[in-house]
Parts: sequence; structure tokens; C-alpha cells
Amino acid sequence: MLDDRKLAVLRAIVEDYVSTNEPVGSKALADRHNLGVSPATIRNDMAALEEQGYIAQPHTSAGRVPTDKGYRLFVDRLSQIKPLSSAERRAIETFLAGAVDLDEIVMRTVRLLAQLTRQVAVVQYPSLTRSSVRHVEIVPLSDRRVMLVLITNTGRVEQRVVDLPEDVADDRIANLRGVLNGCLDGCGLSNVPDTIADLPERLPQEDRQVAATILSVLLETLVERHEEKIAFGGTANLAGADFSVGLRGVLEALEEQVVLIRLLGETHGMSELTVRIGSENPYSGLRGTSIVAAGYGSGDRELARLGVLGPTRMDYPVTMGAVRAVARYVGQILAGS
Amino acid sequence: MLDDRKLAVLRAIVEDYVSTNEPVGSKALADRHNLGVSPATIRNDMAALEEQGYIAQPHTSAGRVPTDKGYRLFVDRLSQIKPLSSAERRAIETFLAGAVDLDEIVMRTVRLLAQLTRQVAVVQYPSLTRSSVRHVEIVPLSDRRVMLVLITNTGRVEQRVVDLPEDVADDRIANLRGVLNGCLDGCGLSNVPDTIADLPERLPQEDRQVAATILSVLLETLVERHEEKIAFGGTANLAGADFSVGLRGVLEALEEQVVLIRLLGETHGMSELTVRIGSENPYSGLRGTSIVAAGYGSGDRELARLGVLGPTRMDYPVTMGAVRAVARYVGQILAGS
DNA sequence: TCTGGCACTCTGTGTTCCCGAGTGCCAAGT
DNA sequence: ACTTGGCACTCGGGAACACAGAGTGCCAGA
Repeated sequence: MLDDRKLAVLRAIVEDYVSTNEPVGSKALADRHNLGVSPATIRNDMAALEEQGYIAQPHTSAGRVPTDKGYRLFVDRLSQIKPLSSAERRAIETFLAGAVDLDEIVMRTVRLLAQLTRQVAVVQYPSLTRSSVRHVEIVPLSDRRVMLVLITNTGRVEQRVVDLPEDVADDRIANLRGVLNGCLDGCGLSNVPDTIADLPERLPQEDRQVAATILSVLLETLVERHEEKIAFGGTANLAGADFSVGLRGVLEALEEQVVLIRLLGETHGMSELTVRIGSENPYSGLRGTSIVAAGYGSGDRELARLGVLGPTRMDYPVTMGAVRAVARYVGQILAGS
Repeated sequence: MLDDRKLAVLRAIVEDYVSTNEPVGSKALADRHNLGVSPATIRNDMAALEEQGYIAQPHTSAGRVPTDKGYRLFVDRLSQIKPLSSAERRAIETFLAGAVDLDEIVMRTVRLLAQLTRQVAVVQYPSLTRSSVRHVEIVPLSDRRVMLVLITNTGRVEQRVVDLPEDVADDRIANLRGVLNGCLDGCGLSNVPDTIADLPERLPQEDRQVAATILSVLLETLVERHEEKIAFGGTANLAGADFSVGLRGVLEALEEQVVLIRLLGETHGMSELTVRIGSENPYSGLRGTSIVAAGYGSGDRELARLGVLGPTRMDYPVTMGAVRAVARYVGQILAGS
């Protein structure tokens, strides 16, 4: 059905189209790649490839352009992920090394990815549920108000103001903080609900009401929107490339966190690259755009995902290499802090 | 030099051009606005206005278009800030009311501004130096590491990991925390350096080294990049409008925090609107874009600024009204939390 | 199965042409 | 001293058109 030469032709078409951004014809193919056959033969192969939906012509008598299906085959079987140059590796290390807190790590990662790939970069904050508690702090603000601060082992800090049902003296707060840290320290966040379920019962009667209030806010913090926080950047890279749909749709999608998170995809295992090409995306505003994403994490746990978004006509081998490399480095950085 | 009618003509030109996005000619003006004079007269006035640089024609024998100078005059003397409709007011209140922490307030403000004005919204986080300390927390992470958490009265939370020069037991940390909070509580951040300058000397000899390390990180946190953190959104609104320079420049400027901060401008006093039109901007990538900004704060202190960025050809009265209203509401929200 | 040749089909580009909107100026009117 | 109608002039932008060039499909021959 698809012999080796046809595959070679497809690969050549993708490569040429990616670099020139113009439909590629049989003659140009024969010239630029030494396939060892004449344009006429290539034409026959192209006809076959088109027949099966891997390439298409914008209009009769123009060159061919890869379809989403064609890119898919290219990514799956015809391309090899391109490793970064050593200069790029060093750039990554030095660029990420100076970050002082999680916010900065994420911000720098975004910039880094955007610069390396010349695409839009998207980075998800380390997922709360997959982290564990490093410390819980309860800060009295006034007699009836406290601020609850949750610090995770990935460096993420969540805070919430809690209105208490009654006046509470500072020493009772201090006591509660001690108890809370005692049983939550190191606890995986997904286990927190179970762990604290019966905690009020172990406290003196007078404190139960207050503890319950604080704990319910803590639970809220865990499940709510904070769960999936993301950052993106490099939108200026969109200006050059033209999208079939126009970049309005892309920009809208980027500002829609929910969409963006779904785009990064579900977990597939560490450093496993996910590539979504054009119409494979679950969001119609992104016709004509592809996503290359990977999970990152410290040790063997995937904490969250990151990736880039660009036109389907992108250099997949290079992009995939950059995404994979950055994901690994970020994992290391996180593990080390 | 510029009699009333000429000013009326300029106002009409700006209004028409803003709404139609096409150069406006003398005939159209005479038709749409009842100026009570003939097109020929208007032509004379237009010639005078052009002579003095308030309007220009894209090419000979096209209609006139306002210049930056023309917009400036319009904003300063010919327009009245348009108050929001009551529906919009209510929308603002309900939209901002549900925010649980500072991050969310800022995020929602960005969305709100972007939606109201259909432009790009930019919001600066409440300045650290103009806030005061609500609480300082020192969380032991390991024997030689602590996390320093600084909470301000505006709800902002800054955290930093500190590597200590020696092993330090938890009780010494607790002690240090007590001392630190004792002297910093309620202290204006700009006074912190003075306040803690002689603090190590008041501690037992053994703790001085550790305290100095922690304090120096605290000082860093105050002066560093965190000082001016900003968020923006609504870039999808750029897609429609066309900029003379192309929107690449605009997107680049948006990602350049430094530039953005300078664009929001210096403090001019609370709720004072700053309008920067086209070439008045200190950044060349923004030829063709205007900025409308205002300060916001709680009480009488300006904490930071917010604003929108759009094509010079924007509806200034409406935009200014929205920016001013949002700035006020955000101030209220911050004061209340 | 590959190849060269050939006729055919488009798109994109350049040219020309013309319409219309808009201007500037002038002379006449109030 | 303004204002106004008239008029000639200027361009930009769109429509019509032709044309070169790239690319295709198909066929007959190696």
C-alpha cells in the first residue's frame, strides 16, 4: 500500500513544506532530495498519497500540502526527535538555574520554551493533588480572621483568608497549627481529606467549631480552581505565522484556562511526548494549530505538563526535542529545590 | 486660531473616524452632524486643522484622519468621560465580589477590563513598597533550609527559600520568628530596611549569623523584581483591530514587563487618568497604540496602576470611563479585604 | 515499473482602465 | 469678511484582461 519510497516522498513533502511554507511540486522534490527517481514517478506516488488522504492540493495544479493525517504519519513513523545542540542545553541550564521561587521557575520556563521553539509556550503549575504538604501555617489577622497558608513540597504556596465563627485567641490558633502540622506534614495532598476527616473530634469541644471552619476552607483550596494553574507566553511568535482560522481563535483559546488545560492532555507517563495535530484537537478554534506537550516532574512522579502550541506547519522534530529537554530540566530543578 | 466651529469639526472627525474606521470627508461630516454649514466651509476648516497638524490625509484626495495631536486635543478638551451604564456597574461588582485572594482579584480585574473595553487590559499588582507587613513566617524545611514567607496588608504573599550557613534547631527558628514579627508587624515595607538594620545586634551571638542571612534575603525580596508584578489579558481583542506597526510589536511589548510597567506611567494621584496617545509612548514598538491608565488603591494611598492598551483609534470617552470605574471598584475591594 | 513528453488547468501577477470620493480654489452671494 | 456652489484635478481601489509559470494527469515507450 505504502512502500518505502512513498513514505520517503511524504517525508520530503513535509520537510519542504515546513521550511518553505509553499505547496511543493514533483519537480522541486526531485531536485532537492535525491530520491533517485524522476518527477513523473514522484507524481504517481503523490497521486497515491493523495488518494489515501496524506496530502492534498490547495487547488488543482498547485503543489501538494500535507494533511493532518500526513503530519500524523510523519510524526509517528518518519521523523526522529532532534536532540538539542550543546549550546542550547547550556542555555537551558543557566537560564533556569537562577530562579528563586516557583513562580519564577514557571515564568522562566515559559520564556525558555518560547524562545527555543519560536512558538507559544504553555506551562502548567505543579498539580496540587500530586504534591504533598510541607507546611501549613495559620496567621492571625484579627480576632475573627486568619490567613491559611499551605506550602507544598514543590514550592507552591496557596493562601486563603478565613472568617471565623467566633473570636479566637492567638494561643488557640497556635495550638491548632501545631496539631495540623503534626498530622499533615509530608502527607500527600490527595490524602489530606481522609487525614483530617476526624480531626475535629480529637480536639477539645471548644475548638471544634473553629477547626471545622478552617478545615473546610483548606479542603476548598485543594479542590478548587487552583488545582490547575497555568502560564503562557511567546504570543508574539504568533504574529509571523498565519493560521487558517486567523489568530483570534488562538488567542482566545489561550486565555481560556480550561481549554488550555485540556489541550495539554492527560497524563501519559513521564517525558512521554503528546502531539496533537490540527483537527485532532478537541477545540474548534484551533483548527490549523498543533500542540506538542510533555509531562514533567521530580523523580518518577509526573507533577504537571508543559508544551508549545504552533501552526500545524511546524518543525516537529526540533519542537519535540526542545519540549522534551525542557521538561526534563524543569523536573530536575524542581527535584533539587 | 481655532474657533468653536473648527473644534466641533475636529470632534466630529474623531468621532466618525473612531466609529467607521475610514477617513472622513467633508460631505459625510456635513450629512451626519448638523453643523449648520456647507461642505465647502468644512473643507476650509479642515484645511486649517491640517495646517496646524491636528488631522492628516492618508493620500491626496482621501478624507481626513486625526493625528496623535488631534486625539490629544480631543481627549483634553473636546470629550467628556462617559460614565458606565448601571448594568455595567453591577456587572463589575458581582464580577469582582467573588474573588478569594489577591491573585484572583487581579485576574478578574484583567478580564473585566478587557471585556468592558474590548481592549488589552493591564493590571499591576499592589506595589510592595507601598504596602505594610501583616506577618512574617519562617518555615523550617530541613536543618539548613527555611522558607521565608512575607504577607502584606494587601494580601500579597511573597516566599523565598533560604539556605542557612549552619544547622538550626526549630526552636531557634521559632524564636527568631517571634522577634521578627514583633518589630515588623504593621511596619510599612519601605521602612523595613531601617527597622531591621540593627536587629542582629539585639540577638544572642549564636543567632546573629543566621539572622543576618535570613534578613538579607528578606531585603532582596523587597527590592527585587517582585516589586513590580503585572498581569495582562484580552489579547484576543487585538486580532480585530489593525495596527500600523502590525501587532507583533504590541505582543512583544506586552511580554516585556519592564516596558509595560513604564507604560502604565508614574503616579499622578488617585483616580487620575493618564492617557498616552501613539507617539507619546516611550516605546517605539507601540506606534499606533494608546494607553489609558489610572491608579488604584485603598483609602487615599495609590497602591498600583491599571489600564488598557488599544489602537489610537479607540473610543476614548468610553474607555476612560471604564478604566476609572474599575480602578475605583478595585480600590474598594482591596480596602475591604 | 519507470520515464519523458505533452496537453491542460489553474493561480498569481502585472497592466490598463475607469469610477468615484474628495480636495483646493475661485468667483459670486449674503 | 464669511460662506457657498461650481468646477477641474488627483488618486486610490476595483474590475477586466492577458499572460507566464508551475504543476498535474495521462500515455506510450523503454
